[in-house]
Amino acid sequence: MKLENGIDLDTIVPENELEEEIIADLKSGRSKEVITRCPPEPSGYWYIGHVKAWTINFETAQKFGGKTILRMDDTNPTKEDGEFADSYMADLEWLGFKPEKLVYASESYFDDIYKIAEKMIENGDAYVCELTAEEVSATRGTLTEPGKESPYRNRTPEENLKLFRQMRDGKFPDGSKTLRAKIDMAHPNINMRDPVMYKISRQHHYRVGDKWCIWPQYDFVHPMEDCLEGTTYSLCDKGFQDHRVVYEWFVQHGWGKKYAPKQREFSRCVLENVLTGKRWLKQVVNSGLVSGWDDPRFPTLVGIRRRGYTAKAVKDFVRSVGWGNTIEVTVPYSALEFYVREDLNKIATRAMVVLDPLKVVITNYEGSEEIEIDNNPNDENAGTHKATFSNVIYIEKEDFSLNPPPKYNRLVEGGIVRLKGAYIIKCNKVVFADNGDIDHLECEYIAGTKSGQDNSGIKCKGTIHFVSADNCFEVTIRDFKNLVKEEFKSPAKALADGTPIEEILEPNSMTQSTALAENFLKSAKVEDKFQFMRKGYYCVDKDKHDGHLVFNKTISLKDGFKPSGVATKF
RNA sequence: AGGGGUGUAGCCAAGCGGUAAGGCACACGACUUUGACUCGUGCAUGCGUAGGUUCAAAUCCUGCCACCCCUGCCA
Repeated sequence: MKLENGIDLDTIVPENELEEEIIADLKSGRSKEVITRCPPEPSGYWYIGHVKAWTINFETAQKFGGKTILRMDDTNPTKEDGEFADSYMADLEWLGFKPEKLVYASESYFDDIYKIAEKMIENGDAYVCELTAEEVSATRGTLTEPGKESPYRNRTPEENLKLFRQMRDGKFPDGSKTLRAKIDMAHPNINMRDPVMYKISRQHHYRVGDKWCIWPQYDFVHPMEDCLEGTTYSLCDKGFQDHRVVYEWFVQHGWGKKYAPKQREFSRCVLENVLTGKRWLKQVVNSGLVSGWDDPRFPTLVGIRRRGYTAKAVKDFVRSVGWGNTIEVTVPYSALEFYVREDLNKIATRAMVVLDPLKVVITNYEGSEEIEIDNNPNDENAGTHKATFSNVIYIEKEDFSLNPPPKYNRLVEGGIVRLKGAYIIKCNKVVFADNGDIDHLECEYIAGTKSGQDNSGIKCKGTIHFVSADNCFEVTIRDFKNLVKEEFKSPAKALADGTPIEEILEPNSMTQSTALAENFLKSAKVEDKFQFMRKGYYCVDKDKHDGHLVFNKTISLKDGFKPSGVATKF
């Protein structure tokens, strides 16, 4: 069966129950198309967790040739402000999602929603209640006992309408009255016990200013927004499962048309060892422990982006987690890291950078020569770049050992090692400084072993990276540890149990050092991603440090080196 | 008898009456001019539990158990 937009339904393979339901709805004619919405409340930055919601909403629509509307759910003037809308647009663009349009609920829907409320009053579905917040709470009942009906519940529609209009016109003080839905105070689902539809609150709103002193509440406003903009599937997390009946009640009583959106819920995705919650993150920002909301250690989208994570990696990750059956799913951080490495391996340009240099003098070589390095050995189209080999080079301190552990196949005294892209060298002498540290190594290169033209037949088990003294420059490296200590798998729970936040956070989660990078990296731009061979993935930060380029360590390479036996100090 | 939801490996997760997919993690191997990548192998006689129906049950039925969410004029 073909849809009007050209999508052939019979070729679509459903990946979860929702998609099966959508296909059935489309086939039966209940829905003509798929319209979803992305409804952030503009009150904070987005986290990795949001990506799941947006991916599901955008990609479900995409799959059926439908569209997704970005809707600022700005119905609460006390929490919201304008600074976030721009950041959401940037995040969405980074993620590669294109909303059909951007709407502000406050501007686009409040008038219509007000009219719906009046209509509901006329129909006897809503009433003005004069109970205080405390009284509403006290009469709501408990989990096991029914609530009590409000004494104002049975006013006539005429009275209610008059009062409601007076509420709107600012005739009553804040909190003195509410508009409530007339549902069922004895309903076993507490959300159905006459939920508040409008409250009175004289707050300046960042977009609609002082136009309103009454504000619609979530249970009422959300389904109405969905109806007004034609959403067919309102996909939210399982935290709203208990609100589905309320949603459906309002769709029926407030909207009442046969074209009705459906609310469906997926599970929230939580990562181990990741701190979320605006309140806590804000505290961390204010404490100066991190540089801001876009600190590379932060789980905000702006943070992980600065860290060097890719949108593809994050989306692949949330897709791998799936729709979910439980209210919340907790996934080890390594599950995300897998997708980060997977993507970076494909796209990151290889380069040689020595993080902790040890000087090596090639005693039987003079001058310098060009060598060629693959930009990405796994991608034939990635090309190559030039580096040099010369008589003075630097290797990693850890790539030389006076006292090697078993299976150590890097450089040792009297041993050989291949320099990536260049020659095999042999270590003849270790030169010590006065303090007993190694000052430098004296090595000889073995002629005829140059990369790509080696016919020496020499077998060399190790290959190490290096930079040549005449082809390197200093850069700053920032290395990060997880903000949260390893033992706190669920920082949210620890915090809830009263653990002080200082105890949860890693004290020195960022270290900064200087490294020697091959000159090729001089032209690197902010957000460019590299693999520093044998070390890890790094990306260029927006900061400069002492005039140096700054590289953030995104993630290390996997390290399969496991020396058997006990490794002594090396 | 408040209501709602969920139990499949260390973590996600498919499965919808025909004999337990897949991914992460882990462990070994192979390959390797990145100890990366890639490739191979292993990893639940078992699906919360006890019964029942059936030739056949993770799937159907009954009872029990465990865990999560819900008492904002937040979203």
